[in-house]
Amino acid sequence: MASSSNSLGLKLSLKPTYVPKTITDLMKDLPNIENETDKLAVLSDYISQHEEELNSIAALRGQLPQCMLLLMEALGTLRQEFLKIKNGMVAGKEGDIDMVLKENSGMKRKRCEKMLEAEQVPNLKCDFKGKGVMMNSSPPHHPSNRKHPKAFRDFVQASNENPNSNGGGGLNLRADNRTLLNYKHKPLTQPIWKNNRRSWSPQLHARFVETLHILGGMYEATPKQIREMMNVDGLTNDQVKSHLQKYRLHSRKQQEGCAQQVAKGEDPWDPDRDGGEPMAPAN
DNA sequence: GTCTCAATAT
DNA sequence: AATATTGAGA
Repeated sequence: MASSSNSLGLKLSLKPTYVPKTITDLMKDLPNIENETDKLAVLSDYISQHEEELNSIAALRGQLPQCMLLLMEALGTLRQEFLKIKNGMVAGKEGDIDMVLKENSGMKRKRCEKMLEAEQVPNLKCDFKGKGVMMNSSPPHHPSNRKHPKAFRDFVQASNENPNSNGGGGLNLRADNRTLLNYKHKPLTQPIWKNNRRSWSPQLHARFVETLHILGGMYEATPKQIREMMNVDGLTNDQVKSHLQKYRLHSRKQQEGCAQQVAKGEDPWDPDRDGGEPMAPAN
């Protein structure tokens, strides 16, 4: 993972454990990602990053024509790959692409709808309807209401500690300003806890999945390791644990479903559709 | 009424 | 750390 792009000092390399790969590296690694949906998630993440960069240097296109060109080329490649995978899935089984899209648009698509009027995540819109926008919004964690006093305390604490930290945690740096600007602030019509509930945006999930793979798969990686490696601001062990639990659960369900009809990866969560590391900790 | 999600309890 | 339970929302 010692990526050469890291030495370029790109601002993309925000976290030591989430080093941007070169396109070549990414393409090489892609097959190692266990299911199509996760591939799409990772790809879309990269696409977003490149779009942001492209946007950033757009002002300098006079001075950096080659940069622009390279970026655009990279974007083209990424998008092509994205479409290829996506279409493959559609071909595989039509009904499921919807799930995929839903998944990647953040499961709470409805919740985003208001924001989506202003949705700017540019070319991905056609693919991931609601992606990206939410990342910058939700503060760290959701105090469940079960224990009101604690919930309240947590909320206050969270507010104090992370006034502007985000649900997408750390990833916010990746969100482009346009998105931020156009993001029509969350109407505070929602219950307060909801605003503080960790939302696993597609990007965050992609990062989670990547980290998972780096750590040897979902049965190898521990929540703590994952959390540390993800290095997302405000992300807690419990949140990772919960997400990991869901991830495993979904995978299992998927596997059982698939065991009968040996079909292709259909579940957005399915982590072991193609030879990744199945249930057994192959390592 | 059922399902999913994320938090929390065990 | 793994699993079960809870409570909210769709």
